[in-house]
Amino acid sequence: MTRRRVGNPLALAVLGCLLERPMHPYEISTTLRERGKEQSIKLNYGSLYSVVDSLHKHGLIQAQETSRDGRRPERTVYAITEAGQAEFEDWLAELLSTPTKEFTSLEAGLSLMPGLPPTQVATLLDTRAGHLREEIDRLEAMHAAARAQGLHELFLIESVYRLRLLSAELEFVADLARDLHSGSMPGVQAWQRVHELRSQGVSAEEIFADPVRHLGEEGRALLPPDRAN
Amino acid sequence: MTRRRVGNPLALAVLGCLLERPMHPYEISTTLRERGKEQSIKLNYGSLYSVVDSLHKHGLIQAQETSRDGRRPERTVYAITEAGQAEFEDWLAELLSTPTKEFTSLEAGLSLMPGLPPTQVATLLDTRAGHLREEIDRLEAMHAAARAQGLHELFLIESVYRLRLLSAELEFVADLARDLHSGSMPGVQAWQRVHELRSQGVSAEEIFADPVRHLGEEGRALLPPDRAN
DNA sequence: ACACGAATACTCTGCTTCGAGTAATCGAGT
DNA sequence: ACTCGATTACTCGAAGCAGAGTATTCGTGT
Repeated sequence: MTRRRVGNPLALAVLGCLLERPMHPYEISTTLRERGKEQSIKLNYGSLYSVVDSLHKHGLIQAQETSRDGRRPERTVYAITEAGQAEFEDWLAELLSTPTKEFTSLEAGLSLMPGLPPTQVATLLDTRAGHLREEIDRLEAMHAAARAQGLHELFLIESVYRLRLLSAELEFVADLARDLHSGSMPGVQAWQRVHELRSQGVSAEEIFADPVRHLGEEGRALLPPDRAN
Repeated sequence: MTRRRVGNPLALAVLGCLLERPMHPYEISTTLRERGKEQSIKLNYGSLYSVVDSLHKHGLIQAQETSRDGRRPERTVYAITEAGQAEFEDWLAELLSTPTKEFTSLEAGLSLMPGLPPTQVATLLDTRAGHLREEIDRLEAMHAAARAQGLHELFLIESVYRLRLLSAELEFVADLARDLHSGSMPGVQAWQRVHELRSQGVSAEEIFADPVRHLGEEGRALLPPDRAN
């Protein structure tokens, strides 16, 4: 598979617009904005113009006319090419059919969470849960309003998807916060203890050199597998 | 709030490593890899070294010693500074407590999905559902193996989170595929019709100029709100 | 004894991305 | 008539990021 010539999903949105009719870049940006696509696809001017250049360079779109109105900056109108149509269909199909690993910031945070004491993490997650509830309420209100206007589900589909993900995240975060607060989760005691020792000036190296001595039996889990007798 | 001096989450992972003890960049990379952090935080050499430079420039880490072994490239060992520790804690707290909008590729795909005919989209989503099931099975098997080794939940937490998100995605995708296949969803008929007309050479502009004529009553939903009598 | 692949430890270059900046015109009010 | 903010339409430069490339040494087998 030849790697996609232009990588930014914004390029796909550009092709999608030009499928309807030729436009100039600024018009594309306002069209995407009007239709609420900027909720789903990151749009900023810098990227837009460089993405358009790149599509042009690769023959996926072609310049139709450049006109200038008075002394205003000139506008170049682009049309999609056949290659561009093929690319659009192929790319969109791939996007829909093939999951790709995406790195979320919560996943990053979770993987480094031992860097803060468990009680603090629990509180931070409570805060997050609150934010998530607000966002979920906002989206649900929006959907209710849209449906009341007679707009059907299909036009909200990206947003419905987002709502599902947010709900899953909320459930996970609330559960984890609860388990951390209760202190009943295996390993949390040792984790807490590490932070107490460190705040007393014991270095991380020292603790990990002999975790069982510093942390008790729970520390055994911190030993590398080959030393875990 | 002064925007974060270094943005890449990899920088946070670097600070997290140096919190334990001073290391040189390559050692940081292998440490992260060993601990499976590269599953949660994108790691590549180019970024690593530029991120380390940037942390250094901003006084969050400091060079301790540069040694060269024979004729090998010299290694610079870095230690975290107090500013770096503060940044680590603050940043990690923010990551855990504050959801940020993230643009996923499926969301992009969904928002442009009218660009393909509904039956094709349904099939593509079936394919995605298959991939998702495989990935979910892989993760579940991994978790079972890890638990059998006596490793507790906390060490798998990022992965448990991922599993929850994947399950939510699968549920959504499978539901949507079903609804599209059945053709019972409001709007799908019109969507299908648009693609039939277009394959007969009718332009998108023409269809959208008078959707009710081309698509029947279902087309009314495509009119801009001000013209929707 | 030495050959060859894996591991060590970066460096370099070119593309992308971001966000601020620019500069003209339009429209609504005073 | 004029001013002031919004809209139109890009441009620019600095920074970030990806990934291939490079050079050395270690280890393992034959």
